[in-house]
Amino acid sequence: MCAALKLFAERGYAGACTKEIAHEAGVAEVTLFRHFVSKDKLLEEVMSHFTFISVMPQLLTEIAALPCEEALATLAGSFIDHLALRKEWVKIMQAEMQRAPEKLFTVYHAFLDDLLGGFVACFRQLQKRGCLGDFDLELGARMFHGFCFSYFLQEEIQGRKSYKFTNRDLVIREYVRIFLYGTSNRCPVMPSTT
Amino acid sequence: MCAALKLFAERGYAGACTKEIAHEAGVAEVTLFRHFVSKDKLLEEVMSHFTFISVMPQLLTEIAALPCEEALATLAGSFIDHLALRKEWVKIMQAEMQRAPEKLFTVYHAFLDDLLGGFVACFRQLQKRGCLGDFDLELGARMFHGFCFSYFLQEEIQGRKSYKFTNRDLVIREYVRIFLYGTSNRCPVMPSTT
DNA sequence: CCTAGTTGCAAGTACTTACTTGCATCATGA
DNA sequence: TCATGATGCAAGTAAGTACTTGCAACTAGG
Repeated sequence: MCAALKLFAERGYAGACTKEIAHEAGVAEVTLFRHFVSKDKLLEEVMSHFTFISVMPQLLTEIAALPCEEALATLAGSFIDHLALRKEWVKIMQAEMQRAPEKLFTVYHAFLDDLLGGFVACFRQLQKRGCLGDFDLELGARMFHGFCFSYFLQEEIQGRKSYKFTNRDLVIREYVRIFLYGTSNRCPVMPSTT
Repeated sequence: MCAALKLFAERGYAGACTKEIAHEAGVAEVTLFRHFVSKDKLLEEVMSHFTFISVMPQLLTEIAALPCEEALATLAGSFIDHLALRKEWVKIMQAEMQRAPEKLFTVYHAFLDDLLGGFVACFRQLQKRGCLGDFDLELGARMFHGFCFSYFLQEEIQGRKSYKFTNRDLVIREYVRIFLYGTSNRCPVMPSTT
């Protein structure tokens, strides 16, 4: 299944052939077909086997003691780490979600729902502690997810190298700061005031 | 070339076959090979034919007269519109960038560089007018690009439907507001002050 | 030792794929 | 009118694809 994950990610579902997957796994092609009836089933099994498990509950307790900015930075960092560990899974999802059986589609959307729900829960916790402004949590979660995911995409998948700042923590820290300031409703809109 | 663009986007490079592309275009398969020597060359030609052209210069003049928040919202909106118009191109890029000839890779990165440069120029213009805070412009551009692109991905490509807010302008407006507040360095960090 | 289950090997099937070739058809422009 | 170039059709090639089958070798448990 690791071999399949790797090759599906590298060449796409249509581009990866069963012969090569079997070779990568160090078994005969026929063995592969005896275990996973067909290539389709193989993809399905691989993608559900390596599915994300929700780390949100654990994260919520983890950040409970941290100051707000640290908490958000930890949240973003953990999310990106998590994605990076499941790089291949994400890659396959991105590429095959729409042409593959609807199963993948729903799996991915369930994952996203869970994730955004977790972000919202995090924000709510911080709001209760009084260190996060009053804003629409769903919209905030979408934006938060947006710049984190996009950062991951560029760094881990598209291999962008031409940036001034390459230190991940620094970049995340800055994003989080902007997000935190931006959602704090005590900010004046225009610098003209005062 | 439109037919090829469409089918490559729908089924991926490996998944789209020349026979079908020709049929979609309403010509014989042999005609296709007489025009574009091989399938590889066809992909290359398609991707360079539909390349983005930089709209930044035009945008810069367009937003010159707008108040800051409007300007950023227009910038984000135009960017997302632009992506939506080239949906298929982006899809193919995302999927094929890494396995396709290095040409695609460099084309895409050049596009990103140009885009981020445009964002930076926009921000600088707004800074000169004194309505945008003092922050690292490259980092800001990366973040701005991040949440815009991610919004586009989810709306146009992944087909997310389960959100509370579906009005694009409203969402963008909120993102932009958070970004604008967040980068305004006159904001107090913690609500505790004052 | 014997049986059952797992694996590999070799060969093969039926189909698809990118790409080619030869020939006939047709429109255009000189 | 004639030549040129683009097109379609039909057939074919060579390779690759997912997937199957039969048989022999091996391993592990009773």
